[in-house]
Amino acid sequence: MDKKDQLTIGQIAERADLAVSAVRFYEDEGLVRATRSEAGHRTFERGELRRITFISVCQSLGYTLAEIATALKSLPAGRTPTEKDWQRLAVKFSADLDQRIKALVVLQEKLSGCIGCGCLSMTECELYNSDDQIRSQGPGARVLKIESRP
Amino acid sequence: MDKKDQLTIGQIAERADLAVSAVRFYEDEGLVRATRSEAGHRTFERGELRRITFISVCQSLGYTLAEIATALKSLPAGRTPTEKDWQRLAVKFSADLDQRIKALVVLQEKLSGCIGCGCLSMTECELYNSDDQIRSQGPGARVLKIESRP
DNA sequence: CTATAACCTCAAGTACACTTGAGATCAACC
DNA sequence: GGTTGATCTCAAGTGTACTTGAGGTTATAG
Repeated sequence: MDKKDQLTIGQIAERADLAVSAVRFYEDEGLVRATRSEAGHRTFERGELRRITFISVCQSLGYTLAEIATALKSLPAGRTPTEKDWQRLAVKFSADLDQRIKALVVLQEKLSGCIGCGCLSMTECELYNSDDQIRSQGPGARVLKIESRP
Repeated sequence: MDKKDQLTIGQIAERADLAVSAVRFYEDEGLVRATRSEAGHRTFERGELRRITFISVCQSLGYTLAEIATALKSLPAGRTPTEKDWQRLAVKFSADLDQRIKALVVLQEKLSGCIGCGCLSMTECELYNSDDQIRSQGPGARVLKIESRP
């Protein structure tokens, strides 16, 4: 592979720190695109690396591949995405990150509060409470669940 | 079940907003403990709710059951954990949360920076860059990965 | 030109976290 | 006391995200 902007699956995998089989899997699932050489070998445009990086990042944040696929669908199908296209995606992504961070901070503050006040008591602590004050809002420890998913 | 501090699996499941089958699974995996009635029905001490809440919370933060099991092993095996026992766990947990929040904030700042400056360029943007500056630190988009796991 | 590394397909296997189903027993209410 | 709902065990099935293996082709370095 001599063309500077065409990468083999091995090169893509190494750059993205993924297994070759994972890259094949992503292609099967439509998350990345590859053209084929005459011999049938996958050739990736350099720009696909950005998609793959995006996939990895999102995964480490807890998104499923289905969710990531949906997000990636906002990118244009026919052409290589422009900076603007990626920016649009980044804005959404950033907003979601913001939400997640806020949820974690709330959780952290509650937990710190509990440690500070030494409560952690089953009947009083808001964090570990599964008792009736909270149950009256419905079952489960709602306060703790991060429910925002894009 | 008349004893106030003994719960059936159905009651536990409802309180924790989990399926009964999930609670059974957690017992099989040693994450929660139950005694048995004469008839063989599980009976849970009320305090087990706290363990189950802990499990749910940790899961929503992306911990695996194995990791959670390890954390729960720091609780005393023979007796019902005291407030102090839970506090010790909470301190560790809080520290880990702190780490995660920091990692997300760094990511968010980078992303905001990218959006602000309009770069997101393959050769310059630190966030989406999988190019040689970053590759020289090793393969993969290291900057983005949240690598802290307890 | 040949050896080895990289690539190909397709089917099957794996790990995690559960759920579902069958077949049976137990508890609660009228 | 009978029916309905909750519980039991144990085996098998599900979805997600891949990996592994078999059997074969292509690319590259010496």
